[in-house]
Amino acid sequence: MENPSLNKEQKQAVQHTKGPLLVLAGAGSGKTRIVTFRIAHLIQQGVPPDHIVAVTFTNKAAEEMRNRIQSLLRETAFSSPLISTFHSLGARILRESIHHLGYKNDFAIYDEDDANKILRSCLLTLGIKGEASLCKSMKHQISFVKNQNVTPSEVANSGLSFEIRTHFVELYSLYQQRLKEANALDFDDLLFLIVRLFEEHKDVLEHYQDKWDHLLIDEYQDTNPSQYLISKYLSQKHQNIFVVGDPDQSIYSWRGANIHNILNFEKDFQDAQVTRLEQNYRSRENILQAANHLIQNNVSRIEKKLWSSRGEGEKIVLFVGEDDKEEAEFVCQKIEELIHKERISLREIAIFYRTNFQSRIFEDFLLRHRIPYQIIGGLSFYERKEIKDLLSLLHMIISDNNMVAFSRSLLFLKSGVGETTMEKVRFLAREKKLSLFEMVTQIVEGKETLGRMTEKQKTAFKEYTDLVLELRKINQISGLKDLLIAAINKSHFIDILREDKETFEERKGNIEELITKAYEWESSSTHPTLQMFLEELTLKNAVDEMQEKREKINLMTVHNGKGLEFVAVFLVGMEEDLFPHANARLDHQAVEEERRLCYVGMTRAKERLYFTAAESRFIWGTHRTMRPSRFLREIPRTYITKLMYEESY
DNA sequence: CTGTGATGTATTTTT
DNA sequence: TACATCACAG
Repeated sequence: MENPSLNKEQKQAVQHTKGPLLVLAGAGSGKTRIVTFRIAHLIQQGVPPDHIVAVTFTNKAAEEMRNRIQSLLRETAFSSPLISTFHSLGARILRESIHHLGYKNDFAIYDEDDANKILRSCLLTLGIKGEASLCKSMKHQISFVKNQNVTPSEVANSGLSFEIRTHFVELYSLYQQRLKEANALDFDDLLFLIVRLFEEHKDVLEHYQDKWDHLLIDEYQDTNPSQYLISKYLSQKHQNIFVVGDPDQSIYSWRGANIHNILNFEKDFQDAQVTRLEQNYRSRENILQAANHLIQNNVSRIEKKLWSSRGEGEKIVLFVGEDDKEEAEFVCQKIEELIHKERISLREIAIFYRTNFQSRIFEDFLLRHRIPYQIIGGLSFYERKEIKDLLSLLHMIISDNNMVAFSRSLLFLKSGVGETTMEKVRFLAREKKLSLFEMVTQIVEGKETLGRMTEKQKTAFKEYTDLVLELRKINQISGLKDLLIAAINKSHFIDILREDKETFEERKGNIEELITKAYEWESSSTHPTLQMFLEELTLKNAVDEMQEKREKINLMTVHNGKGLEFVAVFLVGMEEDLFPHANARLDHQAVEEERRLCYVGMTRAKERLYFTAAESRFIWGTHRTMRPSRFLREIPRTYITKLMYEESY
């Protein structure tokens, strides 16, 4: 192991081996480093690597950690410890053990989009008109209760008003039932069902407790109740739980994260030790102190004083443009200056915004200035229509009853079967207790019928089943890449894409990229199966896709910036109702979370930090007058230089 | 069943 | 603005 220059507190954390430990790690205090060093230390102490599980927030962080450990322990041959996100860990456990809960092990995982389709069908069945906003808010509520580990029957017994209760329970249980029917899990199920599994099957829990007797969790401040319970159950027997986090960086309460998980750690785990890391190795003193002052405006927090040994550095620059165009122009000019005068490389620069829609204007201006950029997040590659269409066909290879994949594939093939016919198939299949694919097969064989059917529909079904069966055969004998190519050819996918001339080239390019990705995945994986490929695609998020090698500046939401660092950071749109967001206006707790978010954004910067705002902004098709964000006022002027429009050129 | 145009509503944040 | 959904015609 390389000789690490760790400070006293870091050493303490790394060398701790038995029992629960909480590391309160401030921004830039070497959090990830501690986790990796500790894993390496454990292995050197003789803990078998396959007894260790480390949980990170994103797949990207997991991969990074894996690489670091790899290089730390280069000399010694060892199998690698399991490092994954809670959701991936959930998927892994459930693939092995979900049959205890009456589900099938070859389940599919539905992303947000797929799950919404199921929910919409439920709303329709219950005779509620499918307003998009209602569907969205119901999805959010279901997600919320699932993350609190509340089952439909428990909602029924809750103190909610009778009307809400019955309607909500009905929807919630129908939704769960439909998912199960389709042999699919949504994101929340990956945690929710683990909790159920552990609570209802002690022997299964014990199996995993014995298998993994050292548990490490990063970003503990952002765990939700399900994740909390999973951690608690897994570590109950051996008590070797090591958590790292920073309450000031808790930014996911809207997703059910509960800050009390970290605040109550000492109560939850007997004899827990606590170590605080307060030295920041990332940012200049100026940036760090400004961030410290900002976060002190939060009432509910544990006092913590971060300090930096990196010297004072430049002042933070504030620029307020007349409108959003001027703001974007300023950012581009500054970026050019940073590149040419300061020799800062493109990949070391980031633009952070509060909401995704703000990226558009920066794209425009960066393009005009010929500054290469990449957007992290937003609509990810795998959420694109053409990709999801093609993948839905692959899903039918491994699943007979995946409702979303079934309807998606039939629709994009434009076979002549539409929503109405499909609804009939679904209905009849449910009645006859057949899977969707079996149902269609029966229809093709003439054993069942949907009442009066046109010739066109009959041939459509025949062609569809032939296509799927043929692809299933191909899947038996060839690799992923060839399977993909076969699926594209046999479904005349390119011809379908060609119908929309506007988007054809781009979409064709994306399909080609998918083939490349499949090929790369296939060659780097030990036992590549179609199921694993599809699973990884769903669980992989946009940040995971970021390739740091690229010489491009990075655009992302502040949320996506968590865990990253850049030499120069632009925090744009620093205006009331944008940051803090309008929806937080009336809620003190929510404003505090916005402030933490701003704190996270600021502390990503190593050398340079820029705040920008606009006096007027083009939003929802009209010009709106904006006021500067309160966060700007909360930072003492000594840390900030305000640039005027004229001065900035 | 599919394609067209009208109409209305939306932008937090994501595994 | 711009995208998604809906009504209606073919």
